[in-house]
Amino acid sequence: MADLFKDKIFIPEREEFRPHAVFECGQLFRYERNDEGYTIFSGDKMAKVCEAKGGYDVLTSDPLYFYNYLDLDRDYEAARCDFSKYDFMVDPIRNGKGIRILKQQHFETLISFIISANNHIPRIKGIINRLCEAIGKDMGSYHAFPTAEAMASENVSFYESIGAGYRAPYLQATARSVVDGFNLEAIESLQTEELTCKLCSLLGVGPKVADCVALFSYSRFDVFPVDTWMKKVYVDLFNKENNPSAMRKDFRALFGSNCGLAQQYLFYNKRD
DNA sequence: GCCCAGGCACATG
DNA sequence: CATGTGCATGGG
Repeated sequence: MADLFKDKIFIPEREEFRPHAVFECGQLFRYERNDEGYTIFSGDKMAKVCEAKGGYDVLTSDPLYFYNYLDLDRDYEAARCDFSKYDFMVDPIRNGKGIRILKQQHFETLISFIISANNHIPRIKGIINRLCEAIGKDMGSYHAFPTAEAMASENVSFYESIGAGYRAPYLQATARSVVDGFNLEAIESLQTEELTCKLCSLLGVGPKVADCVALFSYSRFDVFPVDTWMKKVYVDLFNKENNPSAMRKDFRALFGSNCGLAQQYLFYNKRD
């Protein structure tokens, strides 16, 4: 188990935790890689993750927040269930060892994955960075992710100006919905199916984006986000094409209630 | 230049 | 319910 201190967390080597696998597996878009390790941002908070003797240090003014954020309480070996009974999972699990599913803030995750639709990861990062720089609170050395209020008060042309393209109206409308009472905290109590269904009522949120938000922000491991990469995996596996909902169903049947974690190993492995 | 990206909204059978 | 189409942008 990781150790909590006043200004840092120490994660011993025996824990399944590998910065590259956690931060560069497509769940997080606000991070920087540098000589010391990674600097990561969540909401208005920041942490530095660097190698230390016998493990990793997470340097931050809010260790409790990042202990939860990094999902350090979960036993990932147990969470993997019996995935390795499938030959095609052996390599993805080995390559992806050290992956953890982050508990990101709801609004930030929602907006980030609306931006992610039909987009490249480097571009997604760029749009989100410009968004934060423009209207996120100045925290000194960085900018916070903007609040729903700040986003709702911008017009569509602002979102076009930061490169959001045709997603510009979705961002404006969804921020507006949140300000007008779509309660991202209250839906925490919903069952996964109802949760994703509710999220899909927001403009710019379809099944895939809803699954990503459910997985990366609400810790719902029983979803399986189907993107272009999972389509490739599906074709390799079943030797046929299919529609996204059928693929989601088939993958769910393969992996069971923690299928979202299996998806992350496959995604990380496919994209590496 | 071309292809494509962690898809979605919307229109039509 | 299912399938088809347009979509802004820029990294590789």
